[in-house]
Amino acid sequence: MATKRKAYHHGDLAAELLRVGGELLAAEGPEALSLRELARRIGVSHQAPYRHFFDKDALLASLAAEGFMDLGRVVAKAAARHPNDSVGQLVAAGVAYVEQGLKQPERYRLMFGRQSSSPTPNSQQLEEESHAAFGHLVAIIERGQANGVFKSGDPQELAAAAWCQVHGLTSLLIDERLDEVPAGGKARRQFLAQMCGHLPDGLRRRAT
Amino acid sequence: MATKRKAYHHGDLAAELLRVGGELLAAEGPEALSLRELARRIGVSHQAPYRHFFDKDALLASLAAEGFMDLGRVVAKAAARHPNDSVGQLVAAGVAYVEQGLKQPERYRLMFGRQSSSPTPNSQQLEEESHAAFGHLVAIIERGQANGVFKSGDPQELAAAAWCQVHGLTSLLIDERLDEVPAGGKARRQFLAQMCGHLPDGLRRRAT
DNA sequence: CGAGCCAAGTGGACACTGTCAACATACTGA
DNA sequence: TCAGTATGTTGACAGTGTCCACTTGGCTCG
Repeated sequence: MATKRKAYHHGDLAAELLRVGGELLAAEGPEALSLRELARRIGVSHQAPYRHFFDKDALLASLAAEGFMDLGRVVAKAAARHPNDSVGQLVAAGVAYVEQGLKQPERYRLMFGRQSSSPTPNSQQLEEESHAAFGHLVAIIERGQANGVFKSGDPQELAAAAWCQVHGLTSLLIDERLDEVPAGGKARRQFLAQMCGHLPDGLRRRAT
Repeated sequence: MATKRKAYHHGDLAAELLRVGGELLAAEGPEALSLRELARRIGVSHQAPYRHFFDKDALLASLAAEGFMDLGRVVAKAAARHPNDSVGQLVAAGVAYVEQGLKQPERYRLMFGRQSSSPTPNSQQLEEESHAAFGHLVAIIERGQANGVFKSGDPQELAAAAWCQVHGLTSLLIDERLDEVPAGGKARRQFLAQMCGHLPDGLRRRAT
């Protein structure tokens, strides 16, 4: 996708760079990912990647865009499992979001790390994927407002608030900033559901 | 603080490193901050910093710890302006948190970036400052629970939920991931208050 | 079918980085 | 006064991203 045609000398190096780059990213983190090491692993010269990506930043932007695609897919699928239940959709989407982030922590870090200053085609692709993923969230809010479940207001802003909640949770969990988090699969999911539920439920005590 | 005594050759290089390091951090970001450039600006050799910090990571950890100190101070001061109003405290603390983060975006990025793998005295100091800042938040929640304003539950967990909200908001604003954010001082503060209010107010429509 | 063009890949160089090692200096306390 | 030690310096090394000139190979078109 990053470039065109089929296969010349190597056979779609661009795809290979993204594949092995993803592995290296997961293993070492964005900071430690080196273009030369990447080229070495694939078995090409240290300059070959520059035929397919303008920059190191451009490659990283493409890897980040992949992450946003996955994130959007996972969130949409989770929300689809709760038809006619806007709160359930929002919580399920939140839990799925966090779990996806925790499944690929280094990629998530990359996705929300520094943006490359000069815009390349790859960074533009990143922006598009990011906005698309956010769109799923807005859609959930809008449906909930139409059903009278969520309070009125700019759906973009309410969606932004929800995003802040799950993004904050994801980042803090990845950076191990939150103590006393259950490790196991089921207990953790319950914990995540509770954390994601605080926003729609409200922190304030309601009149009983 | 990082080392001891008064002044030898240079005159408290450790403090100077943190000072100029802070400037360089604000100007260039954590990734671009280079030890050699730092030493060059101060006018010492490229090895001098190693007499005061074990590592580059150790210096960065100290800079991050400073950030957590500032953050804790600002949050506590903001909360103190709203006695006998737990919701007001929480919102004010949140707004102050975000504004402080936006005032020093690069430092905030550093504070929540990758942790250095091997623990140094400086990274331990970072952890302590971070926990202290979080403590202010827990205290607000606990007072609110005692007053019957907040629902019952583990105050640590409720505080964590609030932290997720404001941390997510801060990160997304710093990375310019949220559109349509008012720029001006007063309008922005109002926007922040609204965003920070969604958690205590709840997203769900209440029975009127 | 063959010539030529251009995408794809190579190897060398440069400036820069963090850090190790050996050395020089200046302050301190006995 | 003098040794010890905290502080600072110089040189080196491996590693990085990227510029540059070069080669290679497959496709296109006359």
